[in-house]
Amino acid sequence: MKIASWNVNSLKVRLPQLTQWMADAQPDIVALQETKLEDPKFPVDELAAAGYRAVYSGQKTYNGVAILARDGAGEFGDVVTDIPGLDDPQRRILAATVGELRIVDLYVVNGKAVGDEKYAYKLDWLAKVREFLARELERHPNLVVLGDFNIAPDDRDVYDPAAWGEEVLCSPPEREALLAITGLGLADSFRLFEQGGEHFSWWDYRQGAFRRNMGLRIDLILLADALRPAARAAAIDRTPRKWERPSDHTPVTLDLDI
DNA sequence: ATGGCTGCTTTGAGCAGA
Repeated sequence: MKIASWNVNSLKVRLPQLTQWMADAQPDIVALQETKLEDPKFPVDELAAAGYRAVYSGQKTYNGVAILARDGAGEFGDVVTDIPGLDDPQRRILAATVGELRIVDLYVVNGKAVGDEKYAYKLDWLAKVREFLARELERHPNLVVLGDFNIAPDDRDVYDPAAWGEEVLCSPPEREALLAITGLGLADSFRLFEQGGEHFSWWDYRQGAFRRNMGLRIDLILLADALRPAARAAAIDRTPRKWERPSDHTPVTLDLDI
């Protein structure tokens, strides 16, 4: 079973790249972020033609999340788009059961800058999500939490830690909020396999950042303790970032022996 | 310090992203 997460930065623009990548990489489950599509405009038919079913929670212009499951990966169940204590019009959360797995897709708030009101919203959002995930884990031990976390877990995940310092995406309160989530028993699966730096999932569109590998690792797949023995490989697939008109993020994947 | 790309928007210059 191969699980993937990709911030596509507009599914309307990136649909051909998504279907191409799925044909090449053959993932069983794909979590998408920044679809930027209202639900009636979600490309259900095109994805069905590619062999995937979908659940989605979108809005116009901003945000938007979706979970795709290959035909045969299991039925969708218990879909959640809103969590207790978070009355939020922004479509950033989508949870669904797929076969034996519980999947939670997150598009974490960017936060703009430390001290900005959006930064306060980010920290509050993360605290509410942590409470939600704690309850999810009680009911669903086979939990996978994945998405665009908009937090670089530590300095290995930053191309120039000195330059980034304690700016947004790297600030101690954000990293502590992420640790509070992983501390529930949700491992950053990439680090089960790779300890080094220079592995990034996002690169700025400007200044040739991708070519120079000036990026951040902010797209994560967190794996519950119960699934850890099944983890076989984690990877960041840089191929789509090399294509014409790419998303600024590239897909991250996890192979599970289930 | 600024803007640098890209996608989006009651089509346009401005916002948001990270």
